[in-house]
Amino acid sequence: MDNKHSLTGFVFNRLREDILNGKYKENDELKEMAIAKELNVSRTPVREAIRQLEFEGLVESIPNKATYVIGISIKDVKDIYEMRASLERLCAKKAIDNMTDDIMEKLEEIVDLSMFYNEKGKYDNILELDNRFHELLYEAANSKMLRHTLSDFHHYLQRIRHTTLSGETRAKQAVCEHRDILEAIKSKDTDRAMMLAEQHIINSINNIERLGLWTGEQ
Amino acid sequence: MDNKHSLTGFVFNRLREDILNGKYKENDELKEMAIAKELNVSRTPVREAIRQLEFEGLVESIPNKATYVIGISIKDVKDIYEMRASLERLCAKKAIDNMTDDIMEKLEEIVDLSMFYNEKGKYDNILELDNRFHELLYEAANSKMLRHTLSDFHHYLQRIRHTTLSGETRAKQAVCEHRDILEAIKSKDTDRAMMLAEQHIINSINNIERLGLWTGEQ
DNA sequence: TTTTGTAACATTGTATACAATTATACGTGT
DNA sequence: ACACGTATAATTGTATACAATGTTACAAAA
Repeated sequence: MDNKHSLTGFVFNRLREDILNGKYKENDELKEMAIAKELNVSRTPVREAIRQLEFEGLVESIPNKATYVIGISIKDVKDIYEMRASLERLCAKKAIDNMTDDIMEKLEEIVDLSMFYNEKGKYDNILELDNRFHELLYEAANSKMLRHTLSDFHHYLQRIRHTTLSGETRAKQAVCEHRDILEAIKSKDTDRAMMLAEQHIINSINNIERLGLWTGEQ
Repeated sequence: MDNKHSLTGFVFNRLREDILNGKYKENDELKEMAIAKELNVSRTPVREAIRQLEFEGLVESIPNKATYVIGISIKDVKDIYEMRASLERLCAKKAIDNMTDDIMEKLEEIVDLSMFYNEKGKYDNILELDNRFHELLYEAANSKMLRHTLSDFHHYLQRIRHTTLSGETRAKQAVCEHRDILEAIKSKDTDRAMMLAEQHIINSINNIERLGLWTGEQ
């Protein structure tokens, strides 16, 4: 997804950013020529980028007419979190079934490091480690499709996660939850691991909701 | 997704079909010009279609070089079924929380009709009703994102589902499971509905596996 | 005033032309 | 025979030109 076809990727990332950031709001009309001029490219890469955004569901194209921003509402974000919670639950189970020594070592290392940074208050590092913890779980689950889907969700949610995980209390709690999940996986307690993994994400939702980060919007 | 931008949609559907059908096999190289000639279009719609396939994960493009078919392995299909099981579980819960009288009526109608066709042995109708039953559950869940994701999965799986559901025993069993799920939803027994919805999909996997439909492939 | 038809314009859809990059073939030197 | 470099071809990336479709403005008729 990362800037592969140079201009198409560039335009895609830029448009996606602008939609998620709210520069283009719901029902806004995306005109190929205007975007092409703004980004100093031709219509071709713009069209290709729009086709991808359409596929992702961020815009809707009406043939021969225009393409409109669908956008992503607060409710959508919550819904994605819910889906992610369900899939992380599945992921925990599959991680137990397919765990390798190598990945288990890395996971333990990450949790240890997280606890360390946690005490030092280095929350930037914790966000990075949080990402790696989950990515490793996806890898452990050994399912390309699961990984693909969860990564998609991740992209949607990253922006919000940054603002939330930087909250001290949530970071501390998240790290502990990672530790507990890993513990359950290590002892092959599938039910517990599933429950904890699901709850871990639900707690994120609740945390965001409690902070009122998205009250009043949309 | 259905043939919107006329040529791009046409090429997209055709390529997707050909990949899923096995005309293009794993690691095959897709050349834009060859495809364009074969389908009597220019490279532009071909490129747009390829960008979408890439996004969907069916092909991988290496810039300035070529795009290769990733394809979908038997393991991928199983993995998607697992994910679908998890999300149908979530869907059942959300359906209970957001059910409307209107949708509940339609669901009951579908189950009744299914039972009827089941006795008559009209399995084509049952496949159609099976689709509508699940689509209605997605609608009841009232989550655009969930619906979008489950529909994506559905597309991947539709080909296999056709061969499986046409088996008499599985059709009969599936209809009964739909009835039980609906029962649980109606009585707002969330845990039971979730369990049944998840198990319903897992049973599909097991059924396919038992039939040996994909032994020996890939 | 409202409606309707038409012409000009704007926008998207498609094809083609050109640029950039990569693969291939071939010849040369060792 | 083998390695290497260069030229040629093949393929993708991008821009532009043209066609098809839809929108808008405005005038004429009811």
